[in-house]
Amino acid sequence: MKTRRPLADSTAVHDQVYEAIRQALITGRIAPGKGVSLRSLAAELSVSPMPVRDAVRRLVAERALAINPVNKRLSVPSLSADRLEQLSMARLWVEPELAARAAARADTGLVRQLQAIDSDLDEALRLGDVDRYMAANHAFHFALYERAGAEVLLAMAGGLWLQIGPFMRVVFGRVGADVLVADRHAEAIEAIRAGDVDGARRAIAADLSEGMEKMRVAVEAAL
Amino acid sequence: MKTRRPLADSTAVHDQVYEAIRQALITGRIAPGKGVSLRSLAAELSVSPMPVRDAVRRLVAERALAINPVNKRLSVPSLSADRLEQLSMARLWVEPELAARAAARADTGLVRQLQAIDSDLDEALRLGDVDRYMAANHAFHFALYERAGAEVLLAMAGGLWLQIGPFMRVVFGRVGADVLVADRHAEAIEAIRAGDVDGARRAIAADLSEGMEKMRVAVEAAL
DNA sequence: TCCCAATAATTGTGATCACAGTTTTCCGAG
DNA sequence: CTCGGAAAACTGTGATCACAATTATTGGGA
Repeated sequence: MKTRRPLADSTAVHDQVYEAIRQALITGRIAPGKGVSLRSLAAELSVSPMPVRDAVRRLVAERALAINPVNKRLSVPSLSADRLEQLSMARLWVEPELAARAAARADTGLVRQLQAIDSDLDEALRLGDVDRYMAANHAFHFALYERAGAEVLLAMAGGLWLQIGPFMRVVFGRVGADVLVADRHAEAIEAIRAGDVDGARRAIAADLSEGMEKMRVAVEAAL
Repeated sequence: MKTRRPLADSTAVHDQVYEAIRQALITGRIAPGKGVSLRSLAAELSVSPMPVRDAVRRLVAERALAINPVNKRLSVPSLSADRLEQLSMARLWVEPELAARAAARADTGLVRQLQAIDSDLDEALRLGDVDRYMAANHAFHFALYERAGAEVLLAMAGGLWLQIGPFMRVVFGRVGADVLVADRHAEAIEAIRAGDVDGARRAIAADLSEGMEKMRVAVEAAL
């Protein structure tokens, strides 16, 4: 296919490829431990290997993909209890911090936005729609975090979510989405509405802590 | 130049390019805010644009290089007090944690290694050799952190150092290396030798805290 | 001296090919 | 049926070219 992209203001192909692989990783469409290749990904996405190469470099740098140091082949990082523990600790530091900063800068618009996302999340949960639940959960957290105005920390959080993505799918695959009903989102929203910075921090910390604990149990059972 | 790389066990060209640019960034040979280009970097390093492209993708993902979202041009991220504050907070969480974990797994070999690096560091300081000091300082911290056996956290720390690199050069450029004489390395070594995990955490936290405060002052003065 | 248009140089992006190393496939000997 | 080795397919890497877009330069009219 020799079609050329005519304009530059449109998002570059390698960015679309990045997003496609990222989603496939998070939603578990590419299983952890599985090997992938530039050309196979390119064929699957109907693009040339070139933009895939760019996207993959980025994902490797973000540790969402691993590269075998000896034969240089690509694979999805395997899940390990050790990795999960480190990712949990890191999330448990960064994300409550982002939540606290966001709470300090929140307004009624943010509160309404979070409420809307959370009700969408509840509906997805009620319907048992795992994909929609995961999307809504991601949307909730990052709508909040973005308000913190902390670019560096936000990027760290994004990288951690990307690495944790495959773990989440394992949990859902094992126990189903219904186990995750109990979240602390309402608690967080209430704290944000009240301008309670430290309450928002605690609510998000509790939300994460409980979620990660479920993952820990699921992973331990899976290994 | 059409010379082909004959072997695959040797490090790939794009890795060498990555390391070269990384070093140039950390040591401040490429000034913050300055624009760079694939072809100029390639010419400077006497390689084709291709491996540079790979290395740059990686550096952008690690936020050691920035990419203008409108004209897609590359530049070195500018220093800002806000960015420094976030990087400081992140380092102040990750690195003491790594130090603590390393202290729990330390042996006499590590202690000797750290002592050797630290005496090299002191000599560099005495000679006023900034490059050597920075290399030794990096070596000290990461010789310690690697012992933690925490790959995820170690990678986070590495990324943070890369982002903080340009800031360090500003400090040295302004005040000279002699200001940084007072570090907490001896304190940290002693804690590690004694198996005092929390002491190691505190020593590294103090070391970082003092260093970052100096950077903060320097950056504030520079802006 | 100043300013604006036209040209030239430079930029990131994508496609395609070449190459060497590794992995898989496959077929025939035992 | 099993095993081993040769051939084929596939892998990441690097070079080179094309293209559209942006930036720099230059020249001439006011």
